[in-house]
Amino acid sequence: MQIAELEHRTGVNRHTLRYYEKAGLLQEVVRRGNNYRDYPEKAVERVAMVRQLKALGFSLREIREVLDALRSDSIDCEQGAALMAEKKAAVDDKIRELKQVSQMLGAEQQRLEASAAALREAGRCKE
Amino acid sequence: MQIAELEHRTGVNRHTLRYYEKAGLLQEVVRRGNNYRDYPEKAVERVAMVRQLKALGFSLREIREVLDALRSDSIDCEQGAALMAEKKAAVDDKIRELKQVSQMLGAEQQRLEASAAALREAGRCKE
DNA sequence: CTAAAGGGTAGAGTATGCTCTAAGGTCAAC
DNA sequence: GTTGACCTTAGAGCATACTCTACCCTTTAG
Repeated sequence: MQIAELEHRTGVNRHTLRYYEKAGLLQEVVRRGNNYRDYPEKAVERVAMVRQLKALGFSLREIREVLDALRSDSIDCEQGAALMAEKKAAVDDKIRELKQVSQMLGAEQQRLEASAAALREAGRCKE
Repeated sequence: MQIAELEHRTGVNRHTLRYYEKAGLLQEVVRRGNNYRDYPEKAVERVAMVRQLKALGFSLREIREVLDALRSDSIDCEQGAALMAEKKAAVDDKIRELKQVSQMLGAEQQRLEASAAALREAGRCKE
């Protein structure tokens, strides 16, 4: 497919798609005779994955490392497995920390709700 | 305490500390007669929190919103509670997505480990 | 054949979040 | 009173990740 279709199907700006390609995130792009890019179906999924990982706080560099290992045709298996383990550990750490933040936010929410209820007729917050 | 001590105790560059203050992340800083900043003990904890949230993928803008609500002396209680609920929901979404990523990485790790084991004497990966 | 739509590259511009430099004021010790 | 270690501000510089502009080529429809 051409870049306009990939842009439309992923919602990602064509300039950004070319930028991702330069950054090594989309390696399966071929050129046709007219020098136009020709993306395979898989590219839609791959771009979606890049965007998801990005939203979760990974840098493009980290995303490329993971994608490279997932392709796993140039890298050594044990090395790839180790990288996956390392990235998984980082993700699991992040999950643990986020759970703490979630708990903290929940507690704060309840505190504020209690204050709000207690002051429902008194007026403003600030006990 | 002076900026050097806060810098030392948090490990955060003094330029960054001043940058955070300008960005509204440290509002409890007072000035002494000589115009030097005077940070309260609490600042150490607050800076740590900023760094933690940052590492988890929050922008400084988002962090400020949460910290502002936590201070909760200018904001309405119900409004604050709603903001907390909203941020908590976002964090919980992030946790769910990260769990999926963790699972995916774990599966890939196992696949690569299996390949590595199968080929322990055959030589390189790439079945 | 030509106009419009789509593609290509190079490179400039923007936002965020630092990080550092320059120029200068303050303070404690000698 | 001067040295050196501290502090101040303003603003430059840098990395990342886009986002857009300028300019030119290709394809398709009339």
